[in-house]
Amino acid sequence: MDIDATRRGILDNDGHLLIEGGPGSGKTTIALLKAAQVLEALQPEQHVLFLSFSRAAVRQIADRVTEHIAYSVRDHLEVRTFHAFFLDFVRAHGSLLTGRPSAFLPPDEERRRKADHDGDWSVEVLVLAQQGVYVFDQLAATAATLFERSTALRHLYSDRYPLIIVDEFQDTNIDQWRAIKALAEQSAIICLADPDQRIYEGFVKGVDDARLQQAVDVLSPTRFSLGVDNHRSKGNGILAYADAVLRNQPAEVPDAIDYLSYRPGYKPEHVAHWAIHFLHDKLTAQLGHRPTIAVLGTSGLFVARISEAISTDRVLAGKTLPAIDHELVWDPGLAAAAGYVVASILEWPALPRTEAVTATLHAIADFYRIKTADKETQSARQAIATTVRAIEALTTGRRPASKTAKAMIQAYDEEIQLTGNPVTDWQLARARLQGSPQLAEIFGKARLLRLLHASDSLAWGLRDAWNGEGAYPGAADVVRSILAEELVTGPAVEPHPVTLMNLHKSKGKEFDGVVIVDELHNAKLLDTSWPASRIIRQRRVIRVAITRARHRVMFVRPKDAAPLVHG
DNA sequence: CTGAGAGTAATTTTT
DNA sequence: TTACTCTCAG
Repeated sequence: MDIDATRRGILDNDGHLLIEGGPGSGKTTIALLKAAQVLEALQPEQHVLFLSFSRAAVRQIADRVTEHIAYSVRDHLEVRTFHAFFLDFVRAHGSLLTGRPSAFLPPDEERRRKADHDGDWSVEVLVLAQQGVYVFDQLAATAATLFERSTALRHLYSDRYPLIIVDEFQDTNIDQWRAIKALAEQSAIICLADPDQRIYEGFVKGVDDARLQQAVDVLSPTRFSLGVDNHRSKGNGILAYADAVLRNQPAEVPDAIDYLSYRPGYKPEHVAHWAIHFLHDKLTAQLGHRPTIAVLGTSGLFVARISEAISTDRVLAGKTLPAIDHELVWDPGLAAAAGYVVASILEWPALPRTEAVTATLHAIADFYRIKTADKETQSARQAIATTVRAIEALTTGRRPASKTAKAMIQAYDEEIQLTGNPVTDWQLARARLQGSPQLAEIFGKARLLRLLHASDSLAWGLRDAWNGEGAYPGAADVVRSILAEELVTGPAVEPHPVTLMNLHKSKGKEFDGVVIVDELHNAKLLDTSWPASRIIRQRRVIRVAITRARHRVMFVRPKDAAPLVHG
């Protein structure tokens, strides 16, 4: 990279810095160069801290460290998520606030407790924190409070981290900002930001469109703008088009962007199946190697539907589309809960009827607890209550009234012949989930597990649990601990050539090609009847999605979808 | 209390 | 298209 006047300024300036720049403008690169420079002058016990939001982002930054940071000082650059940093910090120092050791309540456990809690959960969270038990959302707040109250901690950490780089600064929440502000007394802070990539403001608590201005007011940073430089999709017009979409300005559609509109009667997920093949072939020809492709839709539900559709061969308009091997980035909460239900069925042959069915019903109730904790609905509440009543009936020797419970009893009585092959046994057990709308729903969610990278480790775990006599005793616990482990360590390191996710999750990632799929009912890309504020926010999201692509973008939209650019 | 049927609304996050 | 709420019969 050329070191121009702006970048020279960044390297020559030692105070707080605010570096603004659009997608692919090289914010990370110049930040790493700055880190390299600072690292050379550090004391042996000092480190540079680079904070970002997601593990995926941390991985991408870490991948580029080798390019820019000398081997001898690499150990002194800590690239971490906010959450990991705050978790370690609260574990180490939380007792200063409560007088007792800190404990972390993992998200799945939090969801279950929240569903069973009468009253305001946000109040309960604070009560727990006073006892030294922290839920996920409390980590940053607690860390910020510790930094604000303890001069000693501030000095200790600023001594250790004389330079702190904050990625995606525009999306920091109030607590992350409080912590940064406290450390800024003695550490130099570098904020990397693109105001046009604010996509969480307004619906994520504590994220505020005033954040950049606050940083300017409080830190008085030297400001740099990397402007219109673009190293990701050089010369193909993708960024210019994305900016036109952002501002709703007229624009030529560049060659790098294909537009496919489908007529009523076609399902978007089927057209998407075709589009992925099309883009794959085009990119392969253009690049001369196997490309990476992201398939993006507005909602997780919609993307899951696409995932199902492309998992099987399909004949569309007389042509055969082969199934596409892919990865689905999916919030594992509900899918995992559905997996525990399946696992409980794997235990059946070793258990008497009441015990077996009761355990499965408990797993079903937990599924709806997790569901309602994510999004409070009457029907999920109803399902919990009905299931709990069925469990009571069973344990007191009465006949349960719920269709779900009756179906499970019948399935148990039909007996299940397990073979010892975890993969087929899993499918056998899963196939028992039918006979009521609830079971059908759980079956659908359990199907997603196959695509979560868990299948391999799940199979290994289940193989150990097999008792050689037709059952997997303890399967539920095995599955639970394996999926919990996956949740903490994250998805497989190796990125899949075809990855499906919602638009928001694509932020901070980069692919050769991007397919953006729109549909009419469930998850519209843009709707002119929305309030202006939502349209503006959505345009930012679409811009983020488009600019993930290095080489090609393909839109798949209904024929009468709202145009993305004016005129 | 449970579940079928009709009518209506529809998104998005970090570990 | 799908998921949710509401209403009402059994």
